[in-house]
Amino acid sequence: MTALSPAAQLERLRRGTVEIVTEEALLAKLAEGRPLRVKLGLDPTAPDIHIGNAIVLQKLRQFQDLGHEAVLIIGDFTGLIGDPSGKSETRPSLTPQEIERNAETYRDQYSRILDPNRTRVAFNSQWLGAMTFYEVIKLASRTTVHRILERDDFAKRYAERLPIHLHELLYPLCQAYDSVAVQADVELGGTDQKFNNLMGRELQREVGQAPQVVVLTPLLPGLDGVQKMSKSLGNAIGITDPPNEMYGKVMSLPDPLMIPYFEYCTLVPLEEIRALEGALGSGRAHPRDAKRRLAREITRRYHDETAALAAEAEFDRVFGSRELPEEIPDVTLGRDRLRGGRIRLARLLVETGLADSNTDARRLISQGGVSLDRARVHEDLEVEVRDGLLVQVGRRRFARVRLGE
RNA sequence: GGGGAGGUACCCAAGCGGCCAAAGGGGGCUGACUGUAGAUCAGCUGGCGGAAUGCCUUCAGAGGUUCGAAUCCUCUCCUCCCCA
Repeated sequence: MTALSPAAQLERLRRGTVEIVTEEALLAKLAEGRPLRVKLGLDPTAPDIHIGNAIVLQKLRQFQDLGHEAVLIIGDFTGLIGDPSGKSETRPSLTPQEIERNAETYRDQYSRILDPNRTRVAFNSQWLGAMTFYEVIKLASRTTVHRILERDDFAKRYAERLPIHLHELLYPLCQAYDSVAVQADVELGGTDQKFNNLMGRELQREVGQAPQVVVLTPLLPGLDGVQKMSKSLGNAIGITDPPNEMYGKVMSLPDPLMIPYFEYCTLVPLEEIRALEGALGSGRAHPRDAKRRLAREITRRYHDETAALAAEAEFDRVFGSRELPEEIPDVTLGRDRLRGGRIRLARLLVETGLADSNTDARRLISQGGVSLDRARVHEDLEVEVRDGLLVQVGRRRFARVRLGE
C-alpha cells in the first residue's frame, strides 16, 4: 500500500474526473487502509484503445499505483445479447472460442496503460450466463420501469418514439449486477455511464453490500469536434497509431478542442494550461504553435520524445514545405498490367490503391489532385511507367511504383 | 386482434408514374488560400466507360401493373402511434 494519506490519495484521484459519488464515501473507503477493488467495464468488441478511452484507463492505473486492485470486466455477455446504445448496429455474437482468444488480446492491449500484475480480467458471461430465468426475473423486480426510463438516452428515445427493445432496459441491471458479482468498492466510467454505475450502487445496497463509489471521467470529443471519440465513427486517435499519424491527427483538431485535449490527454500542469488558454484568447499565443505542442505532448506520451520530434519534422516537411515524406510505401505493379510500358492513369491509381474505383480516380484527376513524379496530371491519359515512379494523390497519399513480374 | 403512419445513398432527410443515380444538410474527398490534415471559400461525392441523349447496380424484401416505378397494386419482414 501507498504511504499516502487518504486525503492525499483523494486529492490525486480527483484530478481529471468530472464527478465522484461521493467524495466522502471514497475518503471513508480509502481510510480503511485496504486495497480497494476498482471495477471498469469494457466493450466486448475487439479492443482498440484510443486516447479517449485511455483517460479512464489512466485513472484506473492511478488507483493501481496507489496500491489498489483493478478488475476489468469484459462485457461479453451483455455484448452478446445485442445493442445497448440504440445507435450502433447489433453486435455480432461471440463464440466461446473467440471470447477465449480475446482474453489474451485484452491483457496485451490494456497492459500498455495498466499494471498487468495488478489487473484482473473477468468476463461477465461467467455470472450473467449462469443465471436462471427465475433469477433474472427476481433481479428485474429490484427496480421499476420508470426508474430505468430516467436514463437520458432511454428518456430521449422514449420521447421521440424511437424503438427501445425490452432487453435494453435490462442493461443497466446487468451492469449493476457485475458490481455485485465482483463486490466492487469503486466503479470507474465515462460520464455516459453515470446511470448504469449508480444503478450498481443501488443494487449493491439492495443485496446488502456496501455501495460502490462512482468515479466519472470526461468523454473526449473526437477529431470532428462534435461526436465523442469512437473507432467506429472514424474520429479516433488510437494509442497504437504510429507517431506520424498520431501527430498529424492531433494537428487536424479543430482549434477549440486544444484546451480540453491538453487537459485530458497530456501531463502538462493545469496552471500552465490555463496560462496557455489565456494567451490564446488574447492573441498572444499562436494557435498553430499551441497545437504543435499538443501534438508533441500526446505523441510523446504514447511513443517517446524522439518519435514525437521526428513526427513533427516529418509533418513540417510534408505539410509545411510540401516536400516528400521520409517513407513512401512501395506498391508492386505487375508488368502484365502494362501495355508497352504504359497504363491509363486512372487504372494506375486503382492498381496502386490510391483510388477506390475508376470513377473515383477520374474524379481525382480532373480535380487536379494527382501528380506523377511531382508533376500534376490533369487528364486521364496513358502514362509511361518506370520502376520508382512516384504517384501522389492529394497532399498526403503517396506510392512508389515497383515493377513486378 | 383492429386502425393509422413509416422503412430512400455512409448518416439525417426531400421526392410520390417519365425531366431520378435521386433535392437539401452532415460527413468524406479535391482545389484555392493559409497558421496545420485547423478556419474560410469553391468543386466533387454509385459503378463501367476515352466519350455519349450509352450501359449496369441502388430507394426494406419478393412478385405484379405499365412503353416506363423510389413513386401504383399484392404479399412478406421491420419500426412508430392509437384502440383492445
